[in-house]
Amino acid sequence: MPRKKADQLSRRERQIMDIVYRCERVTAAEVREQLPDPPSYSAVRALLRILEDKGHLRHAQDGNRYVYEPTVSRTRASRTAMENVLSTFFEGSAEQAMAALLDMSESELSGDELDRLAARIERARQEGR
Amino acid sequence: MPRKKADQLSRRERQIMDIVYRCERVTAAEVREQLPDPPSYSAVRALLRILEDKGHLRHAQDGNRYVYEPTVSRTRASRTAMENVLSTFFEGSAEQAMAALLDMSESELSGDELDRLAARIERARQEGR
DNA sequence: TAGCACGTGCTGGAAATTTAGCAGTCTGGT
DNA sequence: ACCAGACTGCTAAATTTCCAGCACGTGCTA
Repeated sequence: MPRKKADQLSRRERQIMDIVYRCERVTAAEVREQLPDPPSYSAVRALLRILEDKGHLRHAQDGNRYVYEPTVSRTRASRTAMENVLSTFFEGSAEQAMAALLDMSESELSGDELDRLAARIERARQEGR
Repeated sequence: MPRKKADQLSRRERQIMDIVYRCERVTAAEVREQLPDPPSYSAVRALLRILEDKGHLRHAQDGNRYVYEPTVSRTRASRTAMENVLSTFFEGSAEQAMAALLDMSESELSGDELDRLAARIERARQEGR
């Protein structure tokens, strides 16, 4: 049982994890810059230490400062996040979610992107036969 | 002042909002049932009252009890949630998100669903010409 | 009417969170 | 050598979140 139930992230902790996933590797200063309504520098560092204790982050020494990274891969975390959205808003249905994505970003998707998506769907059809 | 920046939901508040969106209309008892590690009944009601104060919920009297609903439509909220996931994990790209969705649920998507998605994409192509 | 079940509002305070400040280390410049 | 700046760890305390309990109202039924 590697992890039990320390998955309960507080608000600030979640904000920080989001930033870390967005940037992949960050210093305390960078985190602070991106935090809404940012607290003091040392407050940010305290939070980072807590997140490391809980096992969500690890740090590497870069010169004389720490650079933080998530311990769980971005891919895995994105999957979890996506599943949450699916279960909360789309009855767990990937199809509904994709339809919503198409709707909300129709104007932004280029022809190329649509082509690639169509190809992926076709491939999924083949494989799932 | 309709909205300020009371959008900072605490952990419990967020858990409750997720449940409300999943169910669309709920009583305090139903919320409690679905909360992980559920607190006392009156605690749940207290939280619901706070969420109503903050403007995220409203209630209607149904017989002698309250039934709570979100003030922001599910569609609108899902859009916001999806945008957050996009910006955190997919560089804001809907295409990347859809590709991930396809990957993670390939085995669950039926041929029919894939057909419908392909049709939607085709339609988007036409309209976006 | 009295007792019970189920609902609500409100409140004090425990528990968790978030924060700032202090102390120490290292580096580079004067 | 000494100071300034940037970094770290640690910790006490302010603030927020969270909760249980109490007071009260309503409807039902024995």
